[in-house]
Amino acid sequence: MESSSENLVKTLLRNPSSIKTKSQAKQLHAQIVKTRGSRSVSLATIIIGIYSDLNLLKESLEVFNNFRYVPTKAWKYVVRCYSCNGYFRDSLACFVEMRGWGKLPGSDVFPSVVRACTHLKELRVGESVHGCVIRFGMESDLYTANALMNMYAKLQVLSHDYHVFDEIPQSDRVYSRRSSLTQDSEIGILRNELIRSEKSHFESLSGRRVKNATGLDSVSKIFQMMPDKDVVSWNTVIGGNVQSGLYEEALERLREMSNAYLKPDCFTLSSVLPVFARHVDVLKGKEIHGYAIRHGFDKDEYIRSSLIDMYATCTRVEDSYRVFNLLSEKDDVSWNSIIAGCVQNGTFVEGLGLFRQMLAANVKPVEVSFSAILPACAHLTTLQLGKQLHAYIIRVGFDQNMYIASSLVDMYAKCGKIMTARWIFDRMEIHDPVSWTAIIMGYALNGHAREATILFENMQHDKIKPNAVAYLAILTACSHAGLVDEGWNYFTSMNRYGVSPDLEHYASIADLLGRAGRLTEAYKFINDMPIKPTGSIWATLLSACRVHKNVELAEKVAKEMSTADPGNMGPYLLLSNMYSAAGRWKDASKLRTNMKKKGMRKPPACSWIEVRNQVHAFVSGDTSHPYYDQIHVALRDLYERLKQEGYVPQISEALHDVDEEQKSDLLYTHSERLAIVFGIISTPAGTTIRIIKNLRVCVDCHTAIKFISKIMGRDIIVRDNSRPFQRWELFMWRLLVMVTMEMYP
DNA sequence: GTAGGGTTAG
Repeated sequence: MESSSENLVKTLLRNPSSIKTKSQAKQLHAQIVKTRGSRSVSLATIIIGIYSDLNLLKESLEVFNNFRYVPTKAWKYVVRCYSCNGYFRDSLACFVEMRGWGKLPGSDVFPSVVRACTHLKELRVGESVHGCVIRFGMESDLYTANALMNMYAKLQVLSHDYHVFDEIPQSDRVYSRRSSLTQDSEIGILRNELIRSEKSHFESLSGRRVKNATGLDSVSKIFQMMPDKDVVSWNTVIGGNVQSGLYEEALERLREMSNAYLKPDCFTLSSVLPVFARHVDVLKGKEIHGYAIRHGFDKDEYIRSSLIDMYATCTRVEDSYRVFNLLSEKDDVSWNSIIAGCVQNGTFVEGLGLFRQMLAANVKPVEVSFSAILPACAHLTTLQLGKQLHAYIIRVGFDQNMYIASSLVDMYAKCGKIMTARWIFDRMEIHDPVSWTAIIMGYALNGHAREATILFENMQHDKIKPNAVAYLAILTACSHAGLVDEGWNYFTSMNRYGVSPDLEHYASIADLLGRAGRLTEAYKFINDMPIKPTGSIWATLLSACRVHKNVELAEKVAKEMSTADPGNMGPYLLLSNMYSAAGRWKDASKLRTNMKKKGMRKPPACSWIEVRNQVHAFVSGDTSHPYYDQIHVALRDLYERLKQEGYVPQISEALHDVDEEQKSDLLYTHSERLAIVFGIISTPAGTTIRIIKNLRVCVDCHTAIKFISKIMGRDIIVRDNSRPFQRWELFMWRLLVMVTMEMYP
């Protein structure tokens, strides 16, 4: 017995890789200690190698700590094991200590050390390690070079993105949010030690500091110098290009890769799929999908979520759904992909439904889930749901996430809660162009142009250059407040900042001039634009003509508009309204007959209201709502009280040439009134009523709502397609009340 | 040693 087990031990020691499990490793270790004691350095080194290969950190460290004099191999095993177990700081510390003992590192330890630097986002330490790699002639090692490319691809892109913090020392930058100060100073010491010992070698050997390189220079340089490249090398360089937005380069590398007779794998495909998504090239995307199916990669969860995203970005949400529904196991990423796909394509209610399904499926929402779903609350003005999400976000500590904070600012602003939006904005640690734009646009939409211009200036003091969207926000602010000169100045200053105005900026200026009643100027401006005017830009001017009752110009503009956009009946509707308002009934009816001949029909007016986490839709004259009878009774009562208060229906803008009685009947079946009355009868007294409507609120509804607000003592906010916010307000803004989230028990 | 999902756009 004794000798046979001794033989086995000998066999195993000659061939340590045959040990496959923890218990086998421990048995062997115990047998050796029993028969030969624990003195032998060479045996201990073999054992630590076995433990480290099995990723057993605790066991490796037990052996490691018993060495009086640690052999080089043992150092390497422990550095690697720390890194593999996610203890990146310890891995680096161990590496520094190993170097301090004069031990020579090799291709067996560099990949783990570089990986540690990548995870710790320590570019400068990584550069020093790179210096060390060059010093020991390891730069042509496949695994080491792959790891280095990965590090530069990830960290150099990062340091470009966050140029805002350039003055802040790097240690603060990387760790300020996540780690304690002690860890910072530890890594600082580590970094200094490494940099002191390796920097000069690195600089002299590589000829220049990699830090000064731009974009993917370092990655390409390493890639070109590699004597052997495998699929991972190609994937890393392709992925790096994609992440830096260099899509053409990524595709070129993909072609080169096939020329080198290397077949794309799961990693390659999920890296290049976003390229076709960004290019909105669904045909190429489908080719990749087909390739994935042929090679059996379509079972891969990374590929699937990339496919969901690709189809959604190409506005093919149905195809996203198809891929999503085929998933047997749906993880948070696939849920987030489909939710984001819906929201980005404007199907907000579906997005919310999927979000609820995700929770019901016990998939925990992560940061991305919230930044994906919050825009849906913003667009639907579902403030209650938005607040519940916000409460949850605060509870789990996601509130300092840039994406989430910006979406919250936008959501509160779109729900008319501009003070809350500001409160969140002011409490953000850092502001980026998006968060600035969200708050500026928030003030613009809520009609506070002055505050918007102040913030626009503050943004520039914060060294953030306004981009096209920021300009759109400030132009919107000016046009809503009638600040013609200011708006014009902002518009002309765009080129100074290297932002070339696009159609939306021109539209904003046309709107600005039109609202201010400078109609002829606006007409000339649109005609002189360097971009071909679209139907929608003419529509802006046309509605200005209506407001300023200029029928002659309106006729001209309507003509231009129907040439630019023949299918659109907007110009006909507006013009016919204007004829009616001017009492030119014949012209109005002629126009309407023309429309009918062309087969044009007005889209149904629709209003939405959120009550107890449910969105209720009302179509003009619609009787299908389950509470329609109650709504109708309440509407009649309300109508009586409105009349007592002095409300007189203003029917001059009504579309139909019918008698007065019929007109007022038509008017009080308008969808927004149905929604408002439903809101009144189904919410407690004093609750703010928030409505969204797909068409413009008519003048009579505007007046009626003012009366309703007064009689019922309610704030009423209506967002329609011409002015996002019109409010009939009785109370001051209330402070944000945190609502406990019903959906998260 | 490699890969997927997120914020602003009257």
